[in-house]
Amino acid sequence: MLKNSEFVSKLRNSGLRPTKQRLKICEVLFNRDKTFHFTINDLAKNISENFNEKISLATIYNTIHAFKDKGYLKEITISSDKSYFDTNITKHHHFYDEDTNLLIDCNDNEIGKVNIKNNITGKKISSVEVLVRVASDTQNQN
Amino acid sequence: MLKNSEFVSKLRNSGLRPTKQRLKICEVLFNRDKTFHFTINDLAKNISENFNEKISLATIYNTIHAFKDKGYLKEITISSDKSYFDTNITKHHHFYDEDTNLLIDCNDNEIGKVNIKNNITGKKISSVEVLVRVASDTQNQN
DNA sequence: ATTTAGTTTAGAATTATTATAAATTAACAA
DNA sequence: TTGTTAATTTATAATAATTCTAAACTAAAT
Repeated sequence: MLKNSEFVSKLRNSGLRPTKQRLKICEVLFNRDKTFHFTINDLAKNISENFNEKISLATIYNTIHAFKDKGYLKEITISSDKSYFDTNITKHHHFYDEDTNLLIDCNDNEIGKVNIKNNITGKKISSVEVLVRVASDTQNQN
Repeated sequence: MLKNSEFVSKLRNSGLRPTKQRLKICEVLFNRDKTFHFTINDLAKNISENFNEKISLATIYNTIHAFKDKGYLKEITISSDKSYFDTNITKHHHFYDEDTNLLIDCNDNEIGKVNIKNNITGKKISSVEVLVRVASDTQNQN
């Protein structure tokens, strides 16, 4: 549960003015007990259905991208046509359920630390992400 | 270096007839010493520039997707707007160089085995993929 | 050879995302 | 406050990537 002033600083830190629309987006994203995963489409639908406001897609894209660039959101891309954002910005990995198309956060009880023995010379690691795809036993496996 | 008959069986196994266009695609993809990464665009350009043939995008998409579904190609998705295919279909992980936008295969000397301690109940693991993003030290990190 | 069903193709349709430009609004200085 | 400036919102247009369509073509099987 974050307060309005916290939304304002998230926006300011991302180089954005706190407008009515952006504060509404913050409320939907960050005014929760638990983090969650969403697509741009989910978010747009959520706002237009649950609040009787319509924020234009351009505004949604621009706000989400600024948050992503600033690190207030993480993007998890499953395939060229499925991309999710995660409000959990701590280092963690994911299960992806191919039956339900749902992402599930992992913690250290589920996936041990990834051991990177050698990195590319002259480069710094900016992130390490593991994606474990799962499906029901009866499903076709690749 | 694969022979024509091997391309034919790859195609047949993928439920596709071996046509002139598809065999050309096979040649470009599989008639090599080393595996490689490509985008659909790369592939289309490659074919139209290096051979003076033009295979329609529809055919390229259809063939690549059939190969992917059958497991003759792997897809590695970097972000919603960058997706690569890999002709290396063995289990392996990737570095992604954010400076050059290049994917680099990892082997076990670089990334140790990922330890999955607990899986989702009732589900089977279909793949485990690690993506390590790297960038030059001076680069902006998220 | 003939037939049948799968394939190729250009171009249309669709989808996701980004750009545009006019109307609106936040910020700030007077 | 109020007025000015610059950022923002918005609907819509533009772009890009992918999929669909239907007519012409081709492989496979009589």
